[in-house]
Amino acid sequence: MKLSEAKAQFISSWGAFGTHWGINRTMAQIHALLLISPDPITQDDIMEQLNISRGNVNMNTRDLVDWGLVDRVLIPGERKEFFSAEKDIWKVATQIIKERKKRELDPMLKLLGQLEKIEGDKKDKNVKQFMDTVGGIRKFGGQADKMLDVMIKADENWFLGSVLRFFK
Amino acid sequence: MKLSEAKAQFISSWGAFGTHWGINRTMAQIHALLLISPDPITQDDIMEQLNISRGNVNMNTRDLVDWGLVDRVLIPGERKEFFSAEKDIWKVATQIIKERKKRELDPMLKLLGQLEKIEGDKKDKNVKQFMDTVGGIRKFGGQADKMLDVMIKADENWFLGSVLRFFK
DNA sequence: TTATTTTTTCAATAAGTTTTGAAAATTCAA
DNA sequence: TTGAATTTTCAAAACTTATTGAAAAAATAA
Repeated sequence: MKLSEAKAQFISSWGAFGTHWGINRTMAQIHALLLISPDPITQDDIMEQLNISRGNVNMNTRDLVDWGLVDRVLIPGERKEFFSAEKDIWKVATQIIKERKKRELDPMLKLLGQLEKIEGDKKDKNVKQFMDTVGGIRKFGGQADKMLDVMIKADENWFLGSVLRFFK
Repeated sequence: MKLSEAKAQFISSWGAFGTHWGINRTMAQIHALLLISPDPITQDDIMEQLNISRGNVNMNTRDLVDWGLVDRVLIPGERKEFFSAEKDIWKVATQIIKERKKRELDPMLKLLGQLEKIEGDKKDKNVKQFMDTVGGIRKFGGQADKMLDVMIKADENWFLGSVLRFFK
């Protein structure tokens, strides 16, 4: 397989993969392109390589920067702005976990805490099931939350060394 | 807060939450409704409580059954089919992990393995960056894959006891 | 069997999301 | 300053996905 073919496949699959993870196809494709680009590239490079409009590139690179996955890079003597992705996949993963935890898990846990404060007869099986379900999810979510916090703070070697070895 | 209000909030939030996890809103809402229903309920119950069409309920309950999150239950003397959700949140989580691993992670790892077999000069920085990126993702994905396998096989007490304690 | 209830399917439509492209805003060299 | 290069914005259009509802199929009782 040639590099050009492999590149195209990687970009396309990473895009499809992204859609399962709450990231839109184009954003994931731009991310993929940046991950395999040895040097920073411009909006025009991205437009050309992925055949997408300027507006689209602009919006999605902005989102990638917001997610902390991509940096704007200034190259001395160049008028245009360049973009470059974090290449260390461990850092990419922890950054995604951090953002999703903040955007999704934390608000959900907060809501569940409120929902547990319902008034009602605990002998009513509807009330009981509701409280058991919400309580169970909150407890589980709380554990996951703690685990992710430690993971985010950990560095790759410590994590892979100590924890993954635990999983044989 | 009254039960009816809390129920409505729970269903609506679980639906919104689901959309971030590759599950469509309605499917997640039906799942939420089943999670808080102490007894099995019918298609008509779901239609009425969520205000959605029969076809929609039918398709989404089928998907929930395919995901292994919901069971069809036959109640003696009843003509209609009833549905009931697995209530143990640990089982729900491992079931989702299992399915998503099968549907997403495994095919991705397979593809990455193929992409590493590209022909080309490793001194070319484009080739080098491509191989480093793909190799790095594959290695990381492989570790995650192993970890998830162990988690799927583990039972809750073992997992929470041994692993989460590790995370202080 | 036939009639009735229940479930499933799927084409049409609605709703939601992404993309475009041109205009406006910004940046920067001269 | 001015004007060319570059980036940003956003309404309209294109595309994608979800939902409806009525007809067909399947299941069951009589």
